[in-house]
Amino acid sequence: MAIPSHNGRFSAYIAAVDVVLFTIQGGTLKVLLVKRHQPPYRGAWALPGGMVGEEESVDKAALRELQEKTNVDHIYLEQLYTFGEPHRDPRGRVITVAYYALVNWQQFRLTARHRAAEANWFAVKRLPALAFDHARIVEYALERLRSKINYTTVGFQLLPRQFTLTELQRSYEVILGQGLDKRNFRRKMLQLGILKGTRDFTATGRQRPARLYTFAEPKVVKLQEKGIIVPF
Amino acid sequence: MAIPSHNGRFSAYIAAVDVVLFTIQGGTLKVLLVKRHQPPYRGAWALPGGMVGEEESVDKAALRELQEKTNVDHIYLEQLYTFGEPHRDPRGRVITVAYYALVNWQQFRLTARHRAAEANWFAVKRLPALAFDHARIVEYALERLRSKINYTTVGFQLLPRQFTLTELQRSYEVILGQGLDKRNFRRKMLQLGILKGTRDFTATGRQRPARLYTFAEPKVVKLQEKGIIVPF
DNA sequence: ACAAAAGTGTTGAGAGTACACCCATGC
DNA sequence: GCATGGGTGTACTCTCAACACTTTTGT
Repeated sequence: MAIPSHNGRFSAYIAAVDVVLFTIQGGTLKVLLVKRHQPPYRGAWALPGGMVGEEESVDKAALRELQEKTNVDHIYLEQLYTFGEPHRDPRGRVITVAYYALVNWQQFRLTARHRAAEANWFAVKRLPALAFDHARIVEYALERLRSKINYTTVGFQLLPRQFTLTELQRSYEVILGQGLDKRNFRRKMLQLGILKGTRDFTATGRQRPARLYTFAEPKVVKLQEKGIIVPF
Repeated sequence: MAIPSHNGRFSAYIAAVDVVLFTIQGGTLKVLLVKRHQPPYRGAWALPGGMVGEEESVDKAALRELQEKTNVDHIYLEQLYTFGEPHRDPRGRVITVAYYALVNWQQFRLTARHRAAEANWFAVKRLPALAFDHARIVEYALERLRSKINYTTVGFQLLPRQFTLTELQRSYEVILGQGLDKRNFRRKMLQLGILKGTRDFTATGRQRPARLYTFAEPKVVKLQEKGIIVPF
């Protein structure tokens, strides 16, 4: 970057961000997509995203995009990969930095502005045709999520502040796409020392009430994960 | 990226790549730096890099940068992170995609063009002051390398085609910054099934000759690692 | 009493870790 | 014969995986 390009010709790029926003709803892993109203790919579904502003960092731009679309308190946001094929956008020379993020479905509400823009959740297993190279980006995000859930605590971001161990297990199962042994799962989670049992229980349904847990030690998490957890 | 920016103002960026090129020489982990001849940071050391050309992908640009500076057959190259703080380059609005790469010292020769440009290897423990945010980029690359060496085979890229187990162990020790137990290391490496013992031995020095190994199953590697291994 | 989910322990296999001595070669 | 690095095995601990029954609640 120090030196002008190899052949003296370098070009201006538009820098953009795209966000793969995951949630779990009804036992299914979903991503948020918005409908495009302008060409190219008019009418197609695309990842939420936008241009990076003049005076903002790329990370900030990704956060702003999320803020515009959600009203969630904390969001786990992590840079995923940068896509810069020369013709990935037919308008030319758009380089996009992809992020992925996780939100808890109950806390999540689309902002009014965004409901108008036709945003919708889609099951990752049944995505519509996507604009640009967005299908590839989603695939990449999913891969990263599946790998990171094994050695970090990203999975917790999908749950409300208080949750049962079974709910936690369901998130893991949905993301990994396979069932897990209840006893092994609980033992492992508990001995990680990052869960704090509360005295509360689920409102009695027609079964035995389940103990509610919270996620302890946010400090550890901040350190462990390279992502950006920001209160806005 | 689908939609013009939030406030209708978006700006053109220069897209650049920077490469953190590692090698091991004399038992020390080193990175390649080039001296800057133009402002800003004139006279300072910086990571090799350059602008992304009009008709090339970002990945290609990183490869090209490496090609210009080295004459190595295969290079392990992996995208690291994208840095886009608004004022990271005083000239303004330069977004850089950082990569890291590993080369084997013996195969490596600086190209003539690059010797002229004053490129030099520096021990990662004793870096000079670096231009821009390059110190941070190196730090980040080092962190990634240390973490990836534990579950991938990146370490092999630092060695010649044939190598002894002790040489392999030394690479790991240098990268991790700690000694490893010889017996455990050898057992683990051999039972991974990715090493193939040859019938050759090191030229007899003044000790017992050591068996030479090669790295088998390039297919496995391709799959395991998300990086780009390209013959040029 | 029954349906439905919560909760709980043990065993065996494999991986990681700690640890010390003999071997082949050149001089 | 000695200096130098090459090469080898065992015992302990810990983690992971497999596996089934009892408890609490509402109806």
